[in-house]
Amino acid sequence: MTMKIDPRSPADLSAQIAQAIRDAIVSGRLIVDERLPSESELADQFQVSRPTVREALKRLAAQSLIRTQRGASGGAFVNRLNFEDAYSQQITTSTLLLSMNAVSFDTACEARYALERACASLSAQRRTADQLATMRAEIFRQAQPGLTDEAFCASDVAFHRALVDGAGNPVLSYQLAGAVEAMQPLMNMITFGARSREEIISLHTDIADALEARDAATVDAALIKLESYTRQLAQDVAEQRRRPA
Amino acid sequence: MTMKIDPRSPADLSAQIAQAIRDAIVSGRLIVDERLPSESELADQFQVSRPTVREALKRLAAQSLIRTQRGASGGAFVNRLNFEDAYSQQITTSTLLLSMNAVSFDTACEARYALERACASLSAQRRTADQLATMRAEIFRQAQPGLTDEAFCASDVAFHRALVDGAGNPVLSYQLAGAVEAMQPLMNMITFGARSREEIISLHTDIADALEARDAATVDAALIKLESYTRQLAQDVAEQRRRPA
DNA sequence: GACTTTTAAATGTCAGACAAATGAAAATTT
DNA sequence: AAATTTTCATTTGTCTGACATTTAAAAGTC
Repeated sequence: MTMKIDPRSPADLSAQIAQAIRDAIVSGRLIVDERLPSESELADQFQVSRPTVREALKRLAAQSLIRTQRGASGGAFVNRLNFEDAYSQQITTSTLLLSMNAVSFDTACEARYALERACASLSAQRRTADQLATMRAEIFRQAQPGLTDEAFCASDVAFHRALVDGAGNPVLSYQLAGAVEAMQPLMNMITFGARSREEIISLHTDIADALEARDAATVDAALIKLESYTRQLAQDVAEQRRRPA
Repeated sequence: MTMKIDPRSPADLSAQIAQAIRDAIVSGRLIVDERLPSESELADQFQVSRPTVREALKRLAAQSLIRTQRGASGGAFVNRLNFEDAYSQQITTSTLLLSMNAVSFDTACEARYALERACASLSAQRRTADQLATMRAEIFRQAQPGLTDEAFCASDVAFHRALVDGAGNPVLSYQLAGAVEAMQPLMNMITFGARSREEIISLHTDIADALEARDAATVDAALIKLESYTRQLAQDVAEQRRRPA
């Protein structure tokens, strides 16, 4: 592993070193579980001090590209990026992206349901009995009186998560996790009254029934209804805020 | 901003500090463009040394959560996460996720086209003349003889990117960027002969024509054909490798 | 041979220093 | 007085050297 950095570049040395190692990982020159040279060795190779190397390694650790282990046979190892780590990173990124860029509820909602509908027909073909049971259980929870809005939303996420997982495609699940979970803060702005909860639960039941019957078209129709109902609810909230009682 | 960390925790101090600040940003206690205390002040607050604080800040910088500036009125500032930064992060993550976890071509391909089809009907409604022109231009490029496989793939990505952007929903574009671009290394394994290029270009033309006519159903049908054709090509490559000529 | 102790190697953390950039204040010149 | 230059304090970037902690392997002991 012989990589060069430019000490005259305006960029931080640690950023350059991190990029050099990142490139090596992405391109496959460094493979999973391979051990990087020790911090001292890297410092020698890049002609920088150990703290600078450490800052570079922390950058990579923040992206789950490497993991470190202390001790005699320790060091920094190329990390196998698993779906779980990728999920949580994507959720953080998506959440911030939505909250910091004033993405409208409609835009986020449209994206979410467009993606979810993409999974629905696959889910109708492949959903397991377990996944269907999860959805039924979440519907049951949603019907409990005294549920807080947050808990209702969380259950909603779990329901839709099971729907997406039903497609049996981990790449789809990964992509969708970000979209669905990142919307939760936006969804939490909505107050779900008893009447609207009833309506949502009814549509969820339609979806579960259609999935049980492996009827993709009906799932799709229910999702469309759910989307427009959700957007309607958000609009009502926005209007109430504009002219309060 | 008073945050606490646990010096007895097994986790690195810099990781704990990074998480504390990350939480403050995600929860909104630190807002965009707000300046963090200086490294020395943070070191005092968290009762750690400056190098440790710096490692924490580099972790956050790697996620584009903060930016730093040198000089008298410099410091670390909460960064407004923009779509571009989020794109590139997601592409890195998705690419590694696919390459490191032996995701099959079929799985990735299915995910990609499912998501893309989700955009297609919106794109048929909303695509601009510019986006249509981009697609036509990429089709023209794809028809050039002497184009390398890599260049053909890159043009393919640009074509599909324009299709996705046609939906006019930045959240969708962001989500799809990862899925489409991450597949490029996998797609590059395929050798595109003259005959298969012709077929793909023909389907691309069908898609562009249908988008021009704002005919969502025909776009969807062409995408389905394109997916099955792409998977067929990959299967042929795999078979040729199994029993070479 | 099984167990304990020692040791070496690696990361984690700290302290203090200097370099470089940068904006603001002060001094100087016009 | 206005404009320019100089000085200066602040902050991040980098370096050196040291010590603490963890860990696995080697050495020693029963």
